[in-house]
Amino acid sequence: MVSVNRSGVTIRDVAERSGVSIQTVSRVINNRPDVAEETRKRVQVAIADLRFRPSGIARSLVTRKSGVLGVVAGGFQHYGPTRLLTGIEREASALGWHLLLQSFDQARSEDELERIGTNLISERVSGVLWVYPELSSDQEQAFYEQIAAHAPVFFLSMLPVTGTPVLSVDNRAGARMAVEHLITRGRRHIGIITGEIELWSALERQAGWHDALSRAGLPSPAMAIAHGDWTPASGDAGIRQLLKANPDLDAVFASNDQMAFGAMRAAMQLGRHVPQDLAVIGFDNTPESAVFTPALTTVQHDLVELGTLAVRELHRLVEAQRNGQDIPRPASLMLQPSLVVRESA
Amino acid sequence: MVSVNRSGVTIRDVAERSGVSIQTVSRVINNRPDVAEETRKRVQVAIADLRFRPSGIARSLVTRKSGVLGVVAGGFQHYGPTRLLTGIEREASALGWHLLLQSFDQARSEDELERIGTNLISERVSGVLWVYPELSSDQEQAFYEQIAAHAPVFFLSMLPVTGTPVLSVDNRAGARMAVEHLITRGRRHIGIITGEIELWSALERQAGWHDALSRAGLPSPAMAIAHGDWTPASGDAGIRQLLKANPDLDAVFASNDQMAFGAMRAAMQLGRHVPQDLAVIGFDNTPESAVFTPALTTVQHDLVELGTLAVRELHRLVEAQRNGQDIPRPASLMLQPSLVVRESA
DNA sequence: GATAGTCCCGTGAACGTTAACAGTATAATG
DNA sequence: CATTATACTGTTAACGTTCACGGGACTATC
Repeated sequence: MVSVNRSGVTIRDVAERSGVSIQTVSRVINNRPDVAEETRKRVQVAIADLRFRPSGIARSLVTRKSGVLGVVAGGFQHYGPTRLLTGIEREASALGWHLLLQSFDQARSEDELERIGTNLISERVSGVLWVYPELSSDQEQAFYEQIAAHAPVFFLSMLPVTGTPVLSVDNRAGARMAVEHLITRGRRHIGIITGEIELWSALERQAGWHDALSRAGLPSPAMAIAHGDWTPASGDAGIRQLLKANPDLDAVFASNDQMAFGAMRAAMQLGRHVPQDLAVIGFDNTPESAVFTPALTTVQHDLVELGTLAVRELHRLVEAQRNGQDIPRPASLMLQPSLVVRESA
Repeated sequence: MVSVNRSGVTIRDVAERSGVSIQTVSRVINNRPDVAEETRKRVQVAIADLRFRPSGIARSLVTRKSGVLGVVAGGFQHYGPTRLLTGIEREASALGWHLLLQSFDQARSEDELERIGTNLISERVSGVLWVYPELSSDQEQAFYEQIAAHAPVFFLSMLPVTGTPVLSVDNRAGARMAVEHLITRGRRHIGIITGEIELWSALERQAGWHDALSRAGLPSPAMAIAHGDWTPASGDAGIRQLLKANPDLDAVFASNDQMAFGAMRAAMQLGRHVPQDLAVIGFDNTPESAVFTPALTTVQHDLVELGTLAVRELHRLVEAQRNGQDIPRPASLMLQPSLVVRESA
C-alpha cells in the first residue's frame, strides 16, 4: 500500500481555486500585510482544502537561502558529539532551520573531505558547523576557504586557525581543575590517560594536566602519560601501562569517563583499591559516572549548551549578513566546566 | 573576515567559458556518454577553474527528487537512537543521500507533529524514517497518511499499524532470552524494571520477560514490575521498590543497561551482593557494560545494522518507484539479538 | 475638484538546472 | 552516389516560487 500519487498541488492551483493571482497566494503564505482580510481568508481556505505545502526547494532557488544548516560531525559512539548534536538540533529547530548532517567517521581521506565540501555547497547551506573531526592544518585551510566563500563556518572544539572562530568548552581549564583537586587531596604521582591525540580536545586536556602539575612544582614525565582512544578498553590498557612504569602512581586523570571506567576496573583487578590506593578522575560527567562503583569524580561540561550557542551565533551572523548589516567578526567562545566530586577521588 | 561574496557561478558561466551550450555542460556533470571526449575535457577544465558546483536545489526542482532522507528522531540522550542514527547516516551517505534531521524531543504536541510533517513535505524528502518516538494511534494514522502521500515512510522500532512496515530488533525475543538465562541459573523470583512504557520497545521487553516466566510456569505478578524511564536514577528507584515489595527477589531484568547500572549500585548500597544475592541483567550491551563492576550480563543488538538496513530498503523502494517498476510491499523485519554473559548474572 | 497618498492586487521576469526534441556533421551501408 | 545510421551538440520549455514593478480603486488633503 505504498502510495505513488505524489500530490503535485502548487501555488497555481491555490490561486485558481481562490480566484486570485499567484502573487497574492504567495503573499498569504508568507503572511505579508498587504492583502485584504477577506481574500486572505479565502486563500487560506483553498490552501487547507488542497493541502497545499509550498515547495521549500523552489523557494530556496529564488531566495538563494536554504534555511539549512550543514553539520559535519563524527564519532557518534562517543558522548561529546552526541550531546553537541542534541543542542544543535534543538536550537536549529527553534530557529526554523533544518539540519543537513554529514558524517565524517571512517575515511578521513582527501576525497571524503572533497565530497563533503561539494555536498554542502551544492545544497546551498546557509551556514556550516564543523563539529568534531580534527583536520590537518593544510586540509583545514583548503576546506575553510572552499566553504567560506559560500557560507559562514564555525568550528566547534577544534584548534583555532587564522580567521576561524572556535566555540569550545575550556578543556584545558577543566583538566587543570581535575588535577588540582587530586593534588589538594595529597596525591603526588599523577598519571594521565589521553584521548585520541589527533584531537584538539585531547591535547588541551593533556595540557591542563601538565599545567596543574607544573604549577604545583610536580614533574610530568613522559612515562606518566598513556595514550588512549576514548574507549574503555584503552583505559584498561592505559592504567596497566602506567602502573607498570610507575609503581608508586597514586592517581590518574582519564581524559574521558569511559576510559576512567576501564581504568578503575583494571586497577581493581590488579588489587588496587580506588580511591585509597589510586584516585581516578574522569571527564564528561556521563550518566553512568554517578552510578559506577565507586562513583566517579569527573569534570562536568555543558555540550548541549555549547551546541545551542553555536547555532544561535551562526544564525545571528547569517541574518545580519542577509540584511546587509555590519558583520561583527564573531569572537571565539569558551565555556567553563566544573568539577563534580564523588567517590573515586 | 567573514566572506560575503557568495560565489554565484552557474552552469551558464561554465558553458560560456568552454564555448559549448548549457546542455552540454549538464551532460558532463551528470557524466552522460554522448559527449565527445575532447569537449568533455574542456568543460571539466572550465568547471575546475571556476570552482563550479551544480546547485542541488535547482536540480531538485526540475527532477522532483531531492535525494534527501527525512529522519524523525528523538531521545539522543539514550543509546539506541544514537546507534541507529549512526547506521542511518553511514548508509545514506554511501548511497549519496542526505539526511534531514527532525528532532521530536520535548513537546509531543499536535503542533509539533504538524510542523514536522510540513517541513518534510516542503523539503520534498524522498523518503522518511521515523526512528524513535511513539505516537498515539490516531496521531499515527494522520501523520502517516499525510506524509505517505508524498514519500514512503518506514517506522523503526515502533508498534506496527496497518500498512506501515516496521523494522526493528526483536526486543521481545531478547528479553525472553535474558530471563530464560536467569531461570536456567536457578533464579525463581525475577523482577523487571521497564523502560518508558509509551514506547513499543519497552512494552516488548516487558512482554518477553512475561513470556519466559510463564513458559517456565513461574508467576509474573504486578508487584514484580517497576516502571523506569531508561535513566540510571530510575534503575536505582526501581530496584528499591522491587526489593521492598519482594523481599525474596533473587534476580532482576533491567530493560536497558543504564537502569541496570543504577539498580546494581542501589542493590549494593542495600547490602545485596551481585550476582550472589541478586542477579542483574541489562539490555543494549553498551561499552560501559563490560567494564562495570561486576561486569554486566546483557542483551546485544545491532542497531547500527538496523539503521543501515532500513535506509537500504527505503532506497530500494524509492528507486523502484522512480523507475516505475513494480513496488513490492516492503515486509517488516526483525533483527535477532543475542545474549552476552558476564559477571552480573 | 485636482493631487497625492494608501491599500490592494496582478504581470513579467528571474532563480539554475534537466527533459524532450531537433538538428548537423560524419561514417557506414547498399 | 544516395541512404541510413551514428555521434555529438544546441534550442526551447519547463520545475514552483519570489521580486520588482505597475496600476486601479479608494480616501484624505488643500
